[in-house]
Amino acid sequence: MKDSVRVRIAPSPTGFFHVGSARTALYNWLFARHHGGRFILRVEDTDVVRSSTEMISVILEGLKWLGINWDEGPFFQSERISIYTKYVQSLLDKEKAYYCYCDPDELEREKQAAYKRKQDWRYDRRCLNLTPAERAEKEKQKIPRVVRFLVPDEPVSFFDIVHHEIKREAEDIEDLVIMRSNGIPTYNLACVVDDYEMGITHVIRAVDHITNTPKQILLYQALGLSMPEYAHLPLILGEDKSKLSKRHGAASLMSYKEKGYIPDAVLNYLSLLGWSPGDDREVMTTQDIIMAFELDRINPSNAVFDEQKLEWMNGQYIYAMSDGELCDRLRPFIVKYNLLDAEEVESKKEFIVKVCSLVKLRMKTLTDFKDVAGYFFDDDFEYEEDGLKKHYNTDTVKLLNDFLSRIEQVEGFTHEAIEENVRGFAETNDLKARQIIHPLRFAVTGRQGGPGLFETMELIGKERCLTRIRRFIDGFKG
RNA sequence: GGCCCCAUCGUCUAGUGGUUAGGACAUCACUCUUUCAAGGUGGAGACACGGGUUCGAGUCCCGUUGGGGCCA
Repeated sequence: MKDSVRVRIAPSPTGFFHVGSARTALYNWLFARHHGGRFILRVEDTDVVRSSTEMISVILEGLKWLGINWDEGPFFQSERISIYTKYVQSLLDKEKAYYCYCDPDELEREKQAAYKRKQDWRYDRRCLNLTPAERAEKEKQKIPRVVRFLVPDEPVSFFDIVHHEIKREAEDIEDLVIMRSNGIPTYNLACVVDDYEMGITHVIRAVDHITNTPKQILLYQALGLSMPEYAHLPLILGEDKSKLSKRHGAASLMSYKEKGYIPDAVLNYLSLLGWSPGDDREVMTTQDIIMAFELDRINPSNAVFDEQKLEWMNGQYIYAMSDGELCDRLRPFIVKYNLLDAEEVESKKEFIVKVCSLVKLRMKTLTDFKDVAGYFFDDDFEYEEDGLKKHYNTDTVKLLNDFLSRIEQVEGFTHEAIEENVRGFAETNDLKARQIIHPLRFAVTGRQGGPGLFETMELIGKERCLTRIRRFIDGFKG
């Protein structure tokens, strides 16, 4: 079995790629890669109104960003309608399905009315028991008809790898529509046919589909097809513990790309949402995750998406990255924030790499770069409010003015030389080093915190540092 | 309304009948440092409740409560 694993994801194009879908894709992919199997991509686009090539490309883009590659597909359900029709016909032929002429709007009204009265509602098979004459009349009137599956009168049970034994009584399953009046199959039918035809061995999907599974199993049986194994994944929840959705604002995978997350970190975090390797490892390479991944280690309970932890993990990835790689990943953000234009990003690469080495430890996301390193690029930075209160006074300005004449003389503006001068200045003026360091940092960067001051000044360069100190002093006079 | 799923620190989780209930994020304190951050050390923090089964239950069973999901 091991080398013949075939799994799939079957997203429906909704205009964005949900992190829940991404997690489902990831688990399928991890399972396939762990077992050396095949991972198949199938697009459930039969709901034609909503689909567009653009929406589909969003999915492909999301998978590619995470580094989840697929072995087969994408296949499109919309191109396979004739296949489904064939299966539906075979059910009709075997009298395991029947035409239903009921008005869907009317049925919907009945159902809503029942729910309002706090009653259950299920289709009552009124069209199953139509006399031939009644049927002929409906046909003659060309009333739209759907095909309903005739649910057998026996309980269904199956084994779920995550949830174990699951049972459902026949009376709790209504005769589901398997083909709409427009000839488009419904989800359950298309899913069964595709999974069978594509040789899917394991259906790994979110638990909100678990109620569909008994229906699908009945379809497999009626069609006489072999069944896959099932594993239903817990849901990803928002802060409020309801299923993560658009209104949570953080449900789109690609929003994390925009927010400066590293795909490997997101993959790592997502892999841990509902699964764990069984030991204390958390920051893991994708390769390690693949090796450790097992379906029976999936936790059945739903998980709240914790962006703080994701942020922490992303910081770990950024810190572990080489300065050069970080610089490469930062490129679009540097341009976006107008720190440099696209050409300068290339010509000043060496400089950026050095900045990276200084600020890397202070970044959780790539977007933090603007905040944490902006002053290396922008001479016209704003001063921090609190720092201004602390340092913008006669004493400090005088101190900096005194220091200015000393630092102007420095030959070879290296961090060693700067440090020597700063400390020497402090000593001759009977000051603690920090009494000059803090104001100096503030004048040069506008910040109260940051990387080592001497390295920072060296990188900014003598002329720019002097200009900044003068600007600070002159601003006070003016 | 019916059916289904779930239940260990605030959050993610380990635990598979005998543990001082472990780790991570977040949080607090201390430490390191020119500062911020990172790091280090330490603290606080959980088995929803009630019944069984058992010598013994976070772990097995039942119920309650709570949360979640599905119903072309």
